[in-house]
Amino acid sequence: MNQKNVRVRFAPSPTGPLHIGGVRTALYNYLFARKNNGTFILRIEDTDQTRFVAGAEKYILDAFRWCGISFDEGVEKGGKYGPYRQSERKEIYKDYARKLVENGRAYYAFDTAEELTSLRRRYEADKNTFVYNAFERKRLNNSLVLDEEETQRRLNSGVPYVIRFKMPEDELIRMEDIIRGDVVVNSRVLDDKILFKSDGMPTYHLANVVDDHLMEITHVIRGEEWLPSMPLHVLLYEAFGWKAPEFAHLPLLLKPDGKGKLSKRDGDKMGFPVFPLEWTDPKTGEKSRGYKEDGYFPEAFVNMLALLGWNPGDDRELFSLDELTKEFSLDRVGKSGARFDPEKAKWFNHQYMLKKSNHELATLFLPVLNEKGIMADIDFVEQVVGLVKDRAYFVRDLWLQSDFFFVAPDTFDPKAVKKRWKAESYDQIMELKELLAGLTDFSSENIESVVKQWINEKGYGMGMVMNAFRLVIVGALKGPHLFDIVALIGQEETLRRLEIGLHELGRKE
RNA sequence: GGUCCGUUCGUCUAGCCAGGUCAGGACGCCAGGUUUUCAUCCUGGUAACACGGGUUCAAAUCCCGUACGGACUACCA
Repeated sequence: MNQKNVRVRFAPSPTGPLHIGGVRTALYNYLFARKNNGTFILRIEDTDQTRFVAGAEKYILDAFRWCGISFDEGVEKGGKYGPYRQSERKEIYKDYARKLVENGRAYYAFDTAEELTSLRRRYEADKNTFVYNAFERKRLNNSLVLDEEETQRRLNSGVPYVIRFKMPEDELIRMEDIIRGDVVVNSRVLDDKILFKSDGMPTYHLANVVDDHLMEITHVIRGEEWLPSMPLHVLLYEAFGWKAPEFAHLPLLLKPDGKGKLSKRDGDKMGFPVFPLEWTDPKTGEKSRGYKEDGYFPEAFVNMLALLGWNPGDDRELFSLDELTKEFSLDRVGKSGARFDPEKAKWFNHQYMLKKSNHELATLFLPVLNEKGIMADIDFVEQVVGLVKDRAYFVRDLWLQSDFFFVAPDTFDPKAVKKRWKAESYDQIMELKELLAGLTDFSSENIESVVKQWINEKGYGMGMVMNAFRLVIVGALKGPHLFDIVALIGQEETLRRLEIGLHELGRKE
């Protein structure tokens, strides 16, 4: 069926940490590649030397490792289409840019950045916009107006120059986007984009087209912010005489307040992380939260992200990466931007919490306990986790739900005391203590039947006794099945807590 | 300003391409139930086709316009 081996790439710029929008783009590329038995490539687009940020590339690699997204080719991994870092492919681009000059589709321009800036300012003052296009280029400083000799002289003299694409004056560009369908733009409204910068580096436009062609990319799946560049890219393929890949422009991830696309700078101010991993800015030292550090499971993070813009067409919402791989299709990617809901993200994490085995959860919980100075046996922790995991959203919540398993309460919730420690409570708990002291079978089931029988025989109020009992054991009116708690902490500890409780709470008149 | 893209419950969305269902699900929220407590859980409820025209027996669905939102408009990606 597949005429050609699918090859897709994710091509981030190492200018800082990758935010969740970028992760989602990569995820969709990954899923598309896997679904079609294709190849997924990681290419680093570091053609802007001024924006290079130390550690960013490593961050990107680490983030994908955490997510479980793997590459077949690329930086770190290698492959026969390398190198995969554009700065290491520098030499390639100039020749291609020159080819376009030779075939008349591009030209040299000698205007300085300062000249252009002041030109723009002048236009702006007259409420106009300066555009370096077919109408303006005739009166600017480039090889289209200079004669060949002068152009050659300047080139040889070493003055800075750029290479610009010669945008057709008036041509209808018809394009097809997998997600959006037909898109038509007139070249008249486009400008002569710089392809090759005066610093010897290509711009994104040139580099991405050349590399996608050289790396035999079949599908370009990227964010919607690139949609306005699609005509230029399509024209570039045509100018080179190359077959263009198919394009799919993904809807944007929006800020939760509904204003604009999510950006790196939104940081923590929204109250949730925008990055997969924590990031410390190497210049300012400023820290940004990450999903990992906030306690999200990578499976939950990926699942949540996948559903932001894609859906399986039915009611299912929980998908492992493998399941997503089987189900994913670009046909089912929506067109409109998605704002994501931190509440739903929590819910996803809770779902994965429930799926985890007690052993796995206990292993994750143990370090949290150690931090609190608690050394507990893994078997014991597993049992505790089994009792409380359905009330937790994150591993760290486990502590709040289970602290009383590890340490006896040192205070008793005053509101609960007022409500549940009544005049008869002291004597009843005293009696209960004697009862429990006499038990040889301290299993949850046995304690429950013995205690309930005793309550019934004495004609005590079930709620009266049980709430007082819970108050003394837990310190508050919370927690799982009380008989499970006492069975787990054991007879000795239970009696000790009853003793302490009686002493602390005393007889109420 | 210009170009392009978009618009179904508060949020994520199904339904649209191949017009005909009380417009479905999930999160949240509210209520009830289960429970000795809290939470979970279960049941129920709340709530949407941006607006205006047109085509048609029939429009969320097709067409046009308007409004609103967004992206882009660098020798950044």
